[in-house]
Amino acid sequence: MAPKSRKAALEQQATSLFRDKGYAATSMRDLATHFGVEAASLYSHIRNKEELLYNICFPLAQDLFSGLENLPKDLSATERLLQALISHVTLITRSPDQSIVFLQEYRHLSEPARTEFLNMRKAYEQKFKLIIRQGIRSGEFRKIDEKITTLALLSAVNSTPYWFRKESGLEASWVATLLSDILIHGLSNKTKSLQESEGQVRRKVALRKGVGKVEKITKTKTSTKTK
Amino acid sequence: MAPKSRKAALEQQATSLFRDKGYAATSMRDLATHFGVEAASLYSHIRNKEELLYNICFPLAQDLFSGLENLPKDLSATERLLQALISHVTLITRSPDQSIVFLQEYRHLSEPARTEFLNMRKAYEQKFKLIIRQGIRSGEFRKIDEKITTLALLSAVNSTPYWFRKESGLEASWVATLLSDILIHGLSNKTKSLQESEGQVRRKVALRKGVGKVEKITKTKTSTKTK
DNA sequence: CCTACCGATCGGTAGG
DNA sequence: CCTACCGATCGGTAGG
Repeated sequence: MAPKSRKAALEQQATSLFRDKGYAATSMRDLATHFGVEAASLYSHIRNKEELLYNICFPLAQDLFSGLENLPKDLSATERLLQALISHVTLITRSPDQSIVFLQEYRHLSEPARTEFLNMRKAYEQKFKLIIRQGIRSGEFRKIDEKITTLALLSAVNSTPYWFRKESGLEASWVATLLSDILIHGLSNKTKSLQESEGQVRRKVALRKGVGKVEKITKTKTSTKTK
Repeated sequence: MAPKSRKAALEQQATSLFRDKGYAATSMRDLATHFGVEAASLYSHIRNKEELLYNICFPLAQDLFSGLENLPKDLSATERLLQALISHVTLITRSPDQSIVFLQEYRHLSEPARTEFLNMRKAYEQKFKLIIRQGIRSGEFRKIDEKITTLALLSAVNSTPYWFRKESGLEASWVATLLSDILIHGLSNKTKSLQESEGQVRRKVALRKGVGKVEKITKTKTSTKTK
């Protein structure tokens, strides 16, 4: 809503249609009709159809990448993973439709954009993999398969745009924290030993508070945590 | 390989193309060329393009559904979840391309097939959600959000067709067990209390066996922990 | 942003 | 399984 420019409004409309019907099945006439102009008029704002897809995929890719680069350097793997996931989930839930197009339609980019995109994704996954590795080396994480774990983990958090709605009152950071908690501690209710690892006791208590059903979050929430 | 009928071979070729280019971006002429005939000849095997998509999506949907219905009835939630995930991962890794089309292209089905498909998926997710709920009630699982957990969990396992290759020597049941282990026990290396919950000790030992890196499985692994 | 229009390609049919 | 062909629609351009 409240798009800055006409072009931004057009990209927003394209995002919505690409999300619903897919890039290939969305025609410029579809788009024009929803935008309220004739098909030929679209080309006063854009050069071609693919430019729309490009402008949906790459800014988000860039934002996600930057999000990881801006993480504090002196964290434990557990904390790094949490922060990385919060960054990721915050960004993709901020624009769910854009994220879904980003996740599903990038392959319709022509070369060399497509390869460039895949390289960014690979590098991004690599950063997560390194956090996992760091956690295994430090003894924070068990000796799980790094690659499989990384992909399963990213896949799990990438499901958020499909069900996350801002109107539900959920906060992205809360969702990220909840997912991190599941991924790090598992579903199991086994009693953990009293010896909690370094300095994560406060974090953990806070995590537990945010774990219940949706309706309860406005009460205590996770904000009680850091202070 | 070794397709029973010409029609089956055509569906296999269609699966491969739909997987690589998407349903909408794959033309009947593409398909015909790869299949080695003229476009018009395809219609002696099929009624229309959508029939191909239908025959890719629905049999797999049916198989997945049956997989859950055939689970033994007297299991703990932890065991049920493991069995359900093994069934799921085994089926989708058996035909990775078909699974990817199933996951990504079903939306191009026309009505009423599309709605029928979505209803099956909903019911399928519901069955997983019930296992989670059962686990929470029995105290096996922590009080996590059922819906979010279910979707994140299915999303995590649905990433397998994207990287799983039979030639890698991995076994589907091993992958399923590994993913279950991550989801149930988490990444964390926190020492668990000695009081393991009812009768799962043997299973757990078995799980741990499948946890290390691929090459190292037979050596020591995480099993050093519990004792 | 419009009218008018382009060559290419789409899914599919007729008839053998 | 082929040749021949269909009406519809595609992304995009010319020219105003």
